[in-house]
Amino acid sequence: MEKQHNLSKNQKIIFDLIDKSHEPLKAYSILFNVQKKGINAPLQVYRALDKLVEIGKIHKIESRNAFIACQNSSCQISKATAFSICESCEKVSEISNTKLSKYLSNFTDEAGMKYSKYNLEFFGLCKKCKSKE
Amino acid sequence: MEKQHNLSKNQKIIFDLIDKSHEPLKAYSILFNVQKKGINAPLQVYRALDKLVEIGKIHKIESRNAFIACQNSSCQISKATAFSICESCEKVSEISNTKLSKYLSNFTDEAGMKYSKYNLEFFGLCKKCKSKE
DNA sequence: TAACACTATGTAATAATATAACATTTACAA
DNA sequence: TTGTAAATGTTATATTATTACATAGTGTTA
Repeated sequence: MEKQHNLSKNQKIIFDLIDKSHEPLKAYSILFNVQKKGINAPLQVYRALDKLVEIGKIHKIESRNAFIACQNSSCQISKATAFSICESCEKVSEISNTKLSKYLSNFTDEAGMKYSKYNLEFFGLCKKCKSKE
Repeated sequence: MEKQHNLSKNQKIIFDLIDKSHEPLKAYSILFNVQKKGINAPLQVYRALDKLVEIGKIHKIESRNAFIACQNSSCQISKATAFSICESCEKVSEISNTKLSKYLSNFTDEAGMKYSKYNLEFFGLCKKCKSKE
């Protein structure tokens, strides 16, 4: 059984916003959207984001400085993440592919090191944008 | 034969600095270090960095907002990159592993899409830091 | 060479992203 | 009920990156 994380007030407000969004959200866009709920300062947003990332409820898309809700119930806390990013429309999807995650978790580098944590971002055109070319 | 990119003055200054460094450099740390060479403004640094990334002479470590020289002559322009990052000492190494790059280049997602570009960052402890635990 | 396009440079201002420091409050287990 | 960790609130500031505009160099080709 996964550990239950009871989100605090600010964490819940911010998670709900990200979870409802169909695109990655940036910190200051989140801030703008939650000001009516009493969250006024960047730090309040960043603190909630940090916690939500830590417990695996959201992921940061590093190349975009943006955050999306985890679409994969099994990656709570895992921090082994993979995404596809459309370079045209900026659509981002989380990839949950057992073979890929096994391959990467078992990958051993030249020095014989293994890494349980990783972040992989694929770039290309999504189906929709490809067909428009 | 690869296309020869003759670096411009600023590009060369900034590439040389990054290439000589044994750790990833951040843009403003680069700026500080090249001010004696007449590069005074952030934009001059960022423009050179953009170009150097574009032609594959350096890579951006997205999770660290820092730049390292390409350690792999074959990834000119390729933008299919993999790194290991030590979470303790912050040492970063570029991984050039043919099997890994083939695996990722051939990876097909649920929608049947392939991606020629990707960035993979592995996180863990380097050998040195692991032995100190 | 002149005209052109393209790349690079210089400079100032500002936007966007993220953290430091400090005071206070809440949740909850011992 | 008291101790402690987590969360909150607030102000200020640090860090990372881009916009806008003017100028200069490089290479091509008419």
